[in-house]
Amino acid sequence: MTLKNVNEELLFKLIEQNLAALEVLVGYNIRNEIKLFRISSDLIPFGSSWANNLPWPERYAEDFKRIGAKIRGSGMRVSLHPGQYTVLNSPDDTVARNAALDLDYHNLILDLLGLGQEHKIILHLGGVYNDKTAAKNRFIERWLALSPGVRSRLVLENDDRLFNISDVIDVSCRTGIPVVYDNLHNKTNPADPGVSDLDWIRAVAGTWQTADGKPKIHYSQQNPEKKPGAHSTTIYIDPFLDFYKTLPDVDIMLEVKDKNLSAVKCLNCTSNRGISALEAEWGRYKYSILEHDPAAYQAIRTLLKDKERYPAVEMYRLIEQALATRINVGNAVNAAQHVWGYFKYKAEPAEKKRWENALQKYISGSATLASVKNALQKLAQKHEVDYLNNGYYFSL
DNA sequence: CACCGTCAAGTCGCA
DNA sequence: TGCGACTTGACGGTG
Repeated sequence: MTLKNVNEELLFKLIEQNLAALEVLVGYNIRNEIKLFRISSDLIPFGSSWANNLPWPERYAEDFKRIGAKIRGSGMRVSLHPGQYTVLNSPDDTVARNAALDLDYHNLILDLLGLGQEHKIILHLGGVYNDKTAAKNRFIERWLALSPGVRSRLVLENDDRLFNISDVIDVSCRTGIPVVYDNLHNKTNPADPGVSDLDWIRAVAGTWQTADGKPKIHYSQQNPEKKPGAHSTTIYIDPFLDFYKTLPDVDIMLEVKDKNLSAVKCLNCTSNRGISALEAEWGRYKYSILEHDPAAYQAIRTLLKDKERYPAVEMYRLIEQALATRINVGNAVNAAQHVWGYFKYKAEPAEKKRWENALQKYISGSATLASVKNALQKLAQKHEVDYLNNGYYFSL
């Protein structure tokens, strides 16, 4: 929906879909023991804009309550991150007022969910406007005028080009606002190249009071193929563990393109969740691994045979290595045929014919692998093959 | 089906 | 002075 086609009916429909999706996500997190979750600011379309003046807080109060109870009941901690366009310290009063309204909207979501002040709203300091000192002072003035609810939940994060971690700590010292340290932002916008991640994390841990909950950090890795500051597709396990093993007790939010996949990976590698957890994870990755690298596929199968061990890190190393290997036609066809095995006896003659055509066209170079996988995904959805639908073969 | 532009927000920096 | 980049994911149009 855009500003041009805003209408009541569509707004209500989208809000209902988004709340239903949020509830599914929360359920996924509970099943996977993911205890930290960022709720999308887009949960309510135009949530803080004049374009949406519907009584959604009242109308969906029960849904919020129910979802919030699941969050609280599972010990999950959520956060909201207003976008880079929410600029509280703008010299333009309209911009600043819109920012305050946007913070109110984010705070309202947490209130409706019935969550406490350890569930945070994460913000950057804003713009510099050629005078960093004045810009910081203006942030503090505006912060003082925010509602007590917003202020109790607001935390500040160092950004990737304007306000570094020293700037943020400075403002924190003058306001008491807790600080989230972002390691990748500190790489592209360092306050002091001589100070390590760990030193900064120790420095900001003290900005969190008991009521704010455990200190929280953002962790991400550089995408080697993209510009400095761009997030990696996945969290590579070895550098993560090198970082993790030095840390004090903090909550770690991953910023990464593959989202839950990396969250589950890091959880599986930092505590023993039992060999069955690894087997379940392997089931989700296996056909992707097979199409990239059959040798890695065999190696992981062998690795998981010993039920006394918990070889999580070794498994993910092999997965990362395999996914970095280029797919060739032979391996892709082999993996696709494995998946086709699920439908061999279920498919109708027309479906079988379509599959055979898609595969032949791919082999002869006149169609993409995506079209082959698409045909398989349609079958998996139609026949409700959970094992495939919950796996990553169609999305990696 | 791949690719690109658009939308929304606000600021910065380069031409 | 003006415009592209930054960010996000969905969606629409083109080839």
